[in-house]
Formats: sequence, structure tokens, C-alpha cells
Amino acid sequence: MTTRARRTERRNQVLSREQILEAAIALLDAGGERALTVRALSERLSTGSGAIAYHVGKRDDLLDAATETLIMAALKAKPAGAGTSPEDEIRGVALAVFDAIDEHKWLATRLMLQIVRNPMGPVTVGLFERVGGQVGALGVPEDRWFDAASTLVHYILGAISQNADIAGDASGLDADADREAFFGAASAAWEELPVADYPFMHAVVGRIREHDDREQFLTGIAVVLDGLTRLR
Amino acid sequence: MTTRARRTERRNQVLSREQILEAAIALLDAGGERALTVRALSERLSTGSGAIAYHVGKRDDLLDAATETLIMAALKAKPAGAGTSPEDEIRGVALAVFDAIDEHKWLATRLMLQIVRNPMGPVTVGLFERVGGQVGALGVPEDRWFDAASTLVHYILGAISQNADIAGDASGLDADADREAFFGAASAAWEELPVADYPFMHAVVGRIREHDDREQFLTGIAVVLDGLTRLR
DNA sequence: ACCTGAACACCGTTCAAGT
DNA sequence: ACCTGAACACCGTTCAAGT
Repeated sequence: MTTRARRTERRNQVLSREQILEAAIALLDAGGERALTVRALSERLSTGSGAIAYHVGKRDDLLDAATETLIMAALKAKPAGAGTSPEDEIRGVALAVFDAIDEHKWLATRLMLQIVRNPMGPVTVGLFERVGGQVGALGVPEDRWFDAASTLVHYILGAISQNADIAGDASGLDADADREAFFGAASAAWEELPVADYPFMHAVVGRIREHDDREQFLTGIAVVLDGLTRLR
Repeated sequence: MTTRARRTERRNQVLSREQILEAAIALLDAGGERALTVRALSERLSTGSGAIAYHVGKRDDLLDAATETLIMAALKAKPAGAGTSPEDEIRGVALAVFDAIDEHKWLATRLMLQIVRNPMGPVTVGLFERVGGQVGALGVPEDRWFDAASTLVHYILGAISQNADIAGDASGLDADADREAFFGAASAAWEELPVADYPFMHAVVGRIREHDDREQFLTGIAVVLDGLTRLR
């Protein structure tokens, strides 16, 4: 009786939280954030809007959960082969997040939103843990660990937000050829800025055009790591 | 005739772009981003929704314009009294943005959105110009100016996004007493995390609780500035 | 040129009802 | 316990019509 009742109770559970998340990420990857509507999602899963609410709550909760899933996965990956240096470890974490955003452009916006709205939520804590776990090995004394970790984390977050790559919200198509066009248009715009007001931009416009995002990102990390040696 | 015609043409222009921006910022300050609806705005200005579209375009354009206005104002302010050091100048710019967000909580989200979506728009360019204009005086050689400026700018953006302060989207009320409650709840949550998985968080939870956002922000800038000396 | 405001085409969320 | 889907209460945008 009891067994039968249990079986009956669960008879209809054909929908799981994981399934919904997976479908949501697929919609997001294909069409950006505006493609994820409750209607599109319930159609894709052949279910009703209420079923989605039942499993994952509101649309915003769903987006947060998808973001958390992907970022946590990125943080868990790249455990790095044995004898790597703390510097390599930190670069590895930073690039893992960088790459996750590259694969899922919509993530950039959502990651930033989540950090702004919940500055000490699981995503930030996960990042702090992975990065902060290395600062001791860098020679930073324990009473400066938090200073060191937060400088690194903040640099990483800022760099990622600006390198989130063109067309973050749009379709996800093109992207590569886009980049050149984007920088072309942008630098044309900068050159029209009054030189008197923007001497720096005029001085560096060439460098900006040539720079490689990933290389620049690593340069920035190297600068911060150098700065941390002063905390010893 | 011509004069009369001109006067007649402009007879009805009682609405200006500036007025709309001002009203929009007032709504945003009072009730956060969800309080800025086209309907609420047109009611406040005693006009129709079409009039707003005519002057400022879409809601998203309006939000971007409001963000740009406030950030540009922050960047123009604090020109700093005469013989200040480049370090002071950089700190001044960073804190000006920091303070603008403190006064307009909704700005944090919008600033980040704008940077993600338009990484080389006027806001970012303005920030780069103000910060980058100082790196020469720091002794950084010209071929590393862009590296130096972007490291600083990225650190500033990341730190601001995480210190955007609790309840970014909500009403804007409370805020001060909120903070303690927030960190209380957050650190309680961290202490429940498995120590084996989160050794770093457990080690620094006390520091996080005690830390002052502004001080921490300046410490991070000092670290980056130290790192930049290696570029000389 | 500037403004009006009704009409339109969407949203996300809720909830009584079913299994 | 899990799911359905119609109903609801909003949205932002458009556009013919007015001045």
C-alpha cells in the first residue's frame, strides 16, 4: 500500500530542475537573454508555465541558477596538474571564468547582475575561495589575505565585464568578424573626439586596436600579482 | 513670416530631453529601476508615452542616457586642487564613481550593463581618459600606457560592482542598518559551509565582517599602483 | 515640429482545477 | 506531489491623428 502510494505520487514527475536548467541554457545560448521567455521554455519542454514555476520559481531565480551552475562548473574545472605555482592556479581560475563567458555570452550580463545584487552570494564566494586559497602560497601574511584576494577578484571581475565581448545580448551568431568591425567603428569614433579633451585615448588608439583581450587580461593579472609582493 | 513660422513651430515644445532625464533619475532614485516605467514617467511629466519616445527613444536608451549623464558628471567633478600627485588623481576619479553609485544605487547595475553591452562606449572611454591621463606621470612608458590604464580601470570597475551595496534594486530606503544585517546573515551562511571545501572563507570571515569598503577599495588601488611600478 | 493616447503585442506570475 | 493552462495585471512600443 505504502509503496504503491509513493509510486503513484511520483508517477507524473517527468520534469526535473536539471532538465529545466539545461533547456534554459540552450535557449539562452541560441538566442540571448530575450529568448528565454517562460512561454518559449514551457513549449520546448512541452509543459505549462506553472510547472516551471513549481520547480525553479521565478524567471529571475532560473537565470540566477543557470549562472551559478555554469560558473561553479568553471571554477571546479582546471584543477591544474600537480606541481603548479599559485600564480598559475590563479591564472587558471581567471581564464576558466573568462572562457565560460566566451561560450555563453549572456553569462557576462548575468554574472555582473548577480554580483551587484548579491555581492557575497555563492558565485562570489566560490571565486574568492579559489583565488584566496592561493594567496598564502604567494607569501602574503594571513592578516592581508582578504586584501590580496579581493584585489585579485575585483580585477578579474572588472576585466571580464569589459571583455565580455561585443553583442552580449544579441543572437550569439557572428562574433568573430564582428570584433574587427566593432573596433574599427569604435576607433573611428574615438578619433573624432576632440584631441584636447581626450589626449590619452588618441595616444593609445593604435594599441587598443591591436591588443589581444586574453593577453591583456594576463598582463593585468601579472601587474596585480607584482603589486601583492609589497604586502609581504 | 519666417520668424513667426519658427515661433509657431516651437510653440508646443514644453518638454525637453533634460527634463525627461531629470524626472527619470528622480523616479530611479526613489524606487529603483522597476519604478521607472514609461507610464509612471509620462504621468509625472503630464504627457503621453509617445512624447517620451520622441525625445529620448526607447526606455533602454533613456536608462543609458541617465547613466551616462551621472557618470560623466562624476568624472568631471573632482578636478583636484593644483599640485596633486597622479596617485591622488586616480584615487579621486575612482572615489567619484564610487560615490555616484552610493547616491544612486540603481547606477551600479546600469553601469555594469552598459560596460558589458558597450565596452567601449562614452562611459568607459571617459573613465579610461581620466585614469589613463595619469599613468605617464607615474613613470609608465608610453608603450605600456594602455596596459597600465586598463589594469587600473578594470580593478575599479570590479571593485565597484562588488561594493555596489546591498539591495541595489530595491527601494533605496534603509541601507545603513541593512548592511550589518546583511553581513551578519552572510557570514552566518559562510560559517555553515564545509570547512574542508572553503578553508579560505573560514580563515577570513572575521576580516570580511570588519572591513570598510572604502578603505579596502583604496588598498586595492595601492596594490595595483605598486604593481605598475614594475612596468617602468 | 511636437505631442496625444488608444491599440497592440507581448510579458511573468498566479491559482483553481485536475491527476 | 506534480502538472495544466486560462486569467490577470502589468509591460514598452507604435502610430494615426491632432496642433
